[in-house]
Amino acid sequence: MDVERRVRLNRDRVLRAAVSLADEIGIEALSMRRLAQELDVVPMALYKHVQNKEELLDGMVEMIVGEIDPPVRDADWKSAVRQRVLSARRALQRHPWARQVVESRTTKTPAVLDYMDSFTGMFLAGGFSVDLTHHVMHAIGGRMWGFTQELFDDTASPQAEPSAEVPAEVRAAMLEQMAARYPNIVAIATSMDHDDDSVVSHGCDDQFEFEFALDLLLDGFERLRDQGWTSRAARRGGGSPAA
Amino acid sequence: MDVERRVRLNRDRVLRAAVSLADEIGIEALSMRRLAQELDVVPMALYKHVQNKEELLDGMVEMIVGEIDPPVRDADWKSAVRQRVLSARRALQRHPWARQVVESRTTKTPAVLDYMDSFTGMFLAGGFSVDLTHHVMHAIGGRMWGFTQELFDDTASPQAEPSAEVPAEVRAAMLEQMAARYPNIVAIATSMDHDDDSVVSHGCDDQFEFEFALDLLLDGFERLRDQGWTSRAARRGGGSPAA
DNA sequence: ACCTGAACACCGTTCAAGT
DNA sequence: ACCTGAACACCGTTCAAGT
Repeated sequence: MDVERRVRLNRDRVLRAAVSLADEIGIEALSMRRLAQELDVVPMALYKHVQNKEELLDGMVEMIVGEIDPPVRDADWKSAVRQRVLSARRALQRHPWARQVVESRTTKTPAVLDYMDSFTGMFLAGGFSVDLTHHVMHAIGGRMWGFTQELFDDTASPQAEPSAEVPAEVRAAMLEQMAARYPNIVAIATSMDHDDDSVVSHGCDDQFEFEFALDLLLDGFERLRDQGWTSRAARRGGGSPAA
Repeated sequence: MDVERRVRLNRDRVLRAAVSLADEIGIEALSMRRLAQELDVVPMALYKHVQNKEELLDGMVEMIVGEIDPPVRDADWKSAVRQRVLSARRALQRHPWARQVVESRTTKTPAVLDYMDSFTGMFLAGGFSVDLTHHVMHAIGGRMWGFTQELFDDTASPQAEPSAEVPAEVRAAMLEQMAARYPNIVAIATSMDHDDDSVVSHGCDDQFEFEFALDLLLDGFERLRDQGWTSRAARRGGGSPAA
């Protein structure tokens, strides 16, 4: 009966299984018990390799951070930062739950600190003062992980299920009602593809939106650096950073 | 025995109680059962006024959104947006759990849509094209709710408990070790107050950081508007929005 | 050193019943 | 119309025990 001797559990196997199980069944369905079951092991066996569920989640984040490319060599700061952020974005996008989990983590593990430190270093190497780098890091915030704060969450199940049953005329009536109550939202939501060949609309190009905001920030950072911005002067002057 | 007849429950009372209970005990400790207990009622009594816990959370968000001031009248778009965002920030900051809950909501309730619609309207009224407004709304993202993506979460309990027991020399050694491994993080973290009179450091001025990023974006938006930016041209041109 | 089993103190939510 | 009670199918985690 001992023939099919189970492979020994270890931290790496646990984390790897957790990541792919979360990919499969979603993060809210990932429980210690469900994960144990997946590994053909009793729930408490996991606790030898991970102190508790929090540490499991921390470990899952470390796995993902490990997928982010190191900074490219011999590039100016701007394209180095840009490429790194886009690499982080690619890594995080492979796992639909990653964003939520990264944001929920309060303790920073070494792998995360490594990433942040080297990210910070790209600005310092690019001629940014320590002071400006500090504020720039705050401003870029979650974008260093490759995500924007979503306005409407496209990943989750939409408010109402897609067409399917709803007849076209009902949908039109719904849109009209929406447009009456929320004219501005409807205007920008349907703005896309208006002057384009595609007609179906409702496809926000997430990647475009992400790069739009990222480049806006990077350009702003550059301008401040070139102006010799300091927080001291900004505080004295009050108002806008670029003022 | 019926003398102290309980006040009738209603949706508003449930939501109000949920908000202040979350303020007290934290959002992760807020359960339907705990809330029921607070209202001197059996858990299932809540389900007459709220379909399930998700709807309870949606309702809590609506409560908070109700605290945001309407747009100021007779102001240019920039200061109108700015003041509104800062008002949202004040409202959300009254409830430590608000940020997390707002971000987790996937269905938008009417109150939330109202806020987003009127927020969008401030840009349109300010002479922004529908196209640019669309991207601008994405770029401002969570900042319309008054929060930045935090780098280090100051609200949660810090990694190690504050000094308390740790002797000064140990703390110094720890900092040295940190500085050896994460030189850039330590540099920007200790940059503050260097040329200032306060000495204790470690006080990031959250409000300053928030306004720094906000103004950077608002200035960027203005520049694009004045340039007659269109996403069409940007896509054709590739790269940076301000290019 | 690693895994197990039973138990504890919780969850959200159903269903059928009470007033 | 509103509230109750008991039950179901889950959680994360403890403790003491097994190999």
